[in-house]
Amino acid sequence: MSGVQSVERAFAVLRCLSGGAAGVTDVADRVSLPKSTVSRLLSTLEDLGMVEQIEPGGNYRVGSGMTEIAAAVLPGRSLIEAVRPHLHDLAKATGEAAGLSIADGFDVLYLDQVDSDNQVQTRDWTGERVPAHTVSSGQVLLAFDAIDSEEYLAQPLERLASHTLTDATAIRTRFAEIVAKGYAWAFEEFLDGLSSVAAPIRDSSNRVVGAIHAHGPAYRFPGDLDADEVGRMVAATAGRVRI
Amino acid sequence: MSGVQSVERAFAVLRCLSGGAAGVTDVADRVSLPKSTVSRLLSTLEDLGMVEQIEPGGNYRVGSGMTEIAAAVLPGRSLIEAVRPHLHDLAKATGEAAGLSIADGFDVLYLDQVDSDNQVQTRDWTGERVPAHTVSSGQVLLAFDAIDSEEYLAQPLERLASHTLTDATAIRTRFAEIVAKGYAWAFEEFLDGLSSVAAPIRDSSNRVVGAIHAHGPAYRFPGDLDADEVGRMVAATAGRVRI
DNA sequence: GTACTCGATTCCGTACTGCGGAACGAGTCC
DNA sequence: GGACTCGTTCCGCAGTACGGAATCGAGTAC
Repeated sequence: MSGVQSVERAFAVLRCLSGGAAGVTDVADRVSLPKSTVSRLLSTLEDLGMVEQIEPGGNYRVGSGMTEIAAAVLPGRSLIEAVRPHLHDLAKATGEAAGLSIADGFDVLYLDQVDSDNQVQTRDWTGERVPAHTVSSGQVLLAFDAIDSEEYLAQPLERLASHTLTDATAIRTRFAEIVAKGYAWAFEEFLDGLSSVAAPIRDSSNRVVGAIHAHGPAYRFPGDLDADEVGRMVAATAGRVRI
Repeated sequence: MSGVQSVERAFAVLRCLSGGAAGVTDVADRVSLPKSTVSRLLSTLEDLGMVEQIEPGGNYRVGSGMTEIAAAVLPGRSLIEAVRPHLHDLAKATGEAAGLSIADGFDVLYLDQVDSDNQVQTRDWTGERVPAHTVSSGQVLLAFDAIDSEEYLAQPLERLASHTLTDATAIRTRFAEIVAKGYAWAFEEFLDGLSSVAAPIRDSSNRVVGAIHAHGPAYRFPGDLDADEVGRMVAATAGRVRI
């Protein structure tokens, strides 16, 4: 590597701890460094608040200093705050649950969900990660480059439901359509019996930072509604989001 | 400093960027280091995904690598995930909105909210911070030591609504009662016309990590319901949470 | 169109920072 | 009581990180 070795090592240690608390010897084994090196790095990270020792002479874990810095980019809190009223609007307009998600590697991570007034509900996916190609939000994030689509399509794609698209060429064609229309529909591609429609959310630099979607049981969503009209509604709601 | 200089400098740069995107010269000025040093550190941080350059040759900002590591300690996601079904139960049982919050310094931070089926709704406080003494969740967090109550009561207390308690002695008496009963009611103490009841959520070490509450307009909540019975219901729901 | 300014990047000689093996202390186990 | 493990500390040394200087590119002013 051509970077600053100590900084690279410090982050190797931090990444190790992000998987769970561990001791010096344990971390040293996992990052293939001598214990004294790891101990010195941990001591520095502890002084900076980036790690904390759970008890003297024992295990270390990631500290609040990391969250303080990460808060600058955390899409979670402020994004959820900004978007939630729009999810309420969307749930009311469609009569189905509405949700917010962001890219998380090659997955879509569900950050928030507002339920509809409907008595028959789908489950709440907040906190879940799903492969991007299987849901409308993921397709939106791929089509609008919030997830690198070529890199994504280079891997084998998993079929999760009866209508999951797994052919890269067909998916690319679909992406062009999604970009043109400004929204994506997924009909029983993630789960049999579930449909969803999503549109991208942009920040003040016009960068796509997430997607909102509405989802419901396939038998009633979109049901009698015109799919394109619903899609435009979701895109319009997404367009009203200000971050 | 006795730590690893390069690591200390790298985090000085990161802290600088957590206040907003900046260029090499700007960061160098703020952290009092030569531009070549800052440039090299930024290059390493960029390789690690901890910062990203907004455009080539331009400003840097904190990258998603930080959030990946910080996710290990964020109380938000997994807690929200674990608690949300219980909020649904609580909203259904009380007919009012239910929410989840944690301590954030001397404030209560609302992490999640599930609305009721009621046509007349209160607003959604997700993402908001409020002074602990003014809401039932905060009183619970103070009474059960998730917030240091003596430290808290040493400061002047703000009156936000007509019934906000601001006398430290009266508040201490109330804490004893909250501990004994296992829940707290707040009647128009945060906002006139709003009542809420909260109970503590504990982790597997029996430590209080947050609170759940139900809240509604004072004219109908608790309304005809017995306040103590509702309180016990909230405490029971909180007791069913497993983290 | 040219000159100037400014910011980011690259280069390179050097010194001092970070390294890692060894030793030590504390705790645990048999 | 001895063996083992883990975290911490020490210290001689080598090579990594440093920072000043130079370079390059973009933007602006005249």
